[in-house]
Amino acid sequence: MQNSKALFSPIREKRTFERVSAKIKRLILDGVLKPGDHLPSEIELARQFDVSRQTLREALRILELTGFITVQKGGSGGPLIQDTLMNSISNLYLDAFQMEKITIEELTVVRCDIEKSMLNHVIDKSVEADFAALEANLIEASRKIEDNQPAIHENIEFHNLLAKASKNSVYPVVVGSIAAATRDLLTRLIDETLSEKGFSEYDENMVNTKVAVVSHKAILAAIRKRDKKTAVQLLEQHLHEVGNRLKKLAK
Amino acid sequence: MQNSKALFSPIREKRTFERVSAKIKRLILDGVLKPGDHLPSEIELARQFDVSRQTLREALRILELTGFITVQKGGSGGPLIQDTLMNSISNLYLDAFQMEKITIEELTVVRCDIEKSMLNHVIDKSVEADFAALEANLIEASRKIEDNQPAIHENIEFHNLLAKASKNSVYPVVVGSIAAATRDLLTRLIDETLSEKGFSEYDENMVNTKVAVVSHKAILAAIRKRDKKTAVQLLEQHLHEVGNRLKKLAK
DNA sequence: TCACATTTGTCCGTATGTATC
DNA sequence: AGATACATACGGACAAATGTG
Repeated sequence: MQNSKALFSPIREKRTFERVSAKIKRLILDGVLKPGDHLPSEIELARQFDVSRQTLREALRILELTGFITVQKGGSGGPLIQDTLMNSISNLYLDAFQMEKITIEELTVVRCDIEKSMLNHVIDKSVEADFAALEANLIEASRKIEDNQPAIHENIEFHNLLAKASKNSVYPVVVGSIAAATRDLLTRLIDETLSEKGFSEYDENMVNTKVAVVSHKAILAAIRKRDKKTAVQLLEQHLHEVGNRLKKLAK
Repeated sequence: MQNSKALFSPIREKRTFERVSAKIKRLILDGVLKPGDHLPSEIELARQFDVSRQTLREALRILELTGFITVQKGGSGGPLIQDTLMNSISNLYLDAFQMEKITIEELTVVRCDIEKSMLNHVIDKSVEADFAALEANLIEASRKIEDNQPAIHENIEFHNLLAKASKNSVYPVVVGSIAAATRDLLTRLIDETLSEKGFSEYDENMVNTKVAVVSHKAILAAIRKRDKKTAVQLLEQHLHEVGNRLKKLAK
């Protein structure tokens, strides 16, 4: 199926906007155009490629969604080369998860599996700077709790920081996507049930937030000691707690 | 960051084509529009959303690139809803690879980690029907090899079937996308080296295909025996071979 | 086989809102 | 505050491709 296309291929003449976007993309990949550079305006680009504005705009949409450029309007605005490609992958994962109608249980299981594997790399590869970042995250989370605010964002960020500490650029994408999908699914469920249960849930959320931070602290301590067995065990326990909490919220 | 946007938000009014594409996307995600369905024509859609055709086309470009739809010209053509986003994710991985945001090694490591975890679920949850599907895949692959054709598609499909056998719908998405990325990477690298070095490489590729099928057979046998240790070990070895082959082709 | 209707692909001109200087 | 530069959006038009009768 695919290989027949790969072997003979060019049967289908590509559309103009595809050729334009491919051309610009190649300039970026070859390093001729670098992140931070401004592209000429739409009008100027259309003129140089000798295509209409509409065609050029469709090419820009492709580059924008793929994560190669962003577009700013207004004076001295225009297409700006930027590298948000890894974010684009995460967004697509989010769509793909939503498309498969997956459950929170399934997400939790896979998340637990993957983060456990990742943690092994973290313990092998992490350096002092990673510890510092994780430490700062925990301090910020504690501060928020002192102020009686749920540190939801910080708690998610902790896992993203772990992913970065694995020194493997694929892990942040995969782990981040699953975390985002979990959060997305959860907020949707909460929106549905909030009108019924009201704010009685609020205190419970604060308790859960605190528990999570305590777990995170213990995990970081184990990582610092390069104690794989304990770290993995703590992480597994932590993620199962999170999973159970989510399940309770879901119904 | 995110929560500030969630709390106050609407500062930046989204562009029209973004709202249109989001609307259609939601209809697909909610199951109102299903894979295989035809969307109305551009003109009709533009009329219903009360936007210009240019705006609508930009929305369609987004949906097309994201993998939600394909577009066909001509009579009884139009936007057609698709059922998988795998190829889109795979394409982004390829871009990330070309941008040197990720390496072959990193992708291989993560794939290996994830598929190993997945395999544990497969051994716990797989039933006779899964074995039959895997068996059929191996037979088809062998047949192609008999015909002196590389069974690249079948070899990737083996991993997708494994993912399905885990009975967790998250795994097919994650594993499928990474497997598709390695497949595309592989075919591209083969195409490149083939044009340079000629047909001497062809035989080597056939050998590698055969080796992969042999590995798959061994893995399936271990799964049938519910022998986790052997199965995981074989899978790890197999995926490392694939990774090494990619690395060799890359340089 | 051939003509026809449908639909995408592409172009042009124009108007409007918005950010920058 | 005003002028400029830019993306955004609209409408109309024709060409090219493709399935159908």
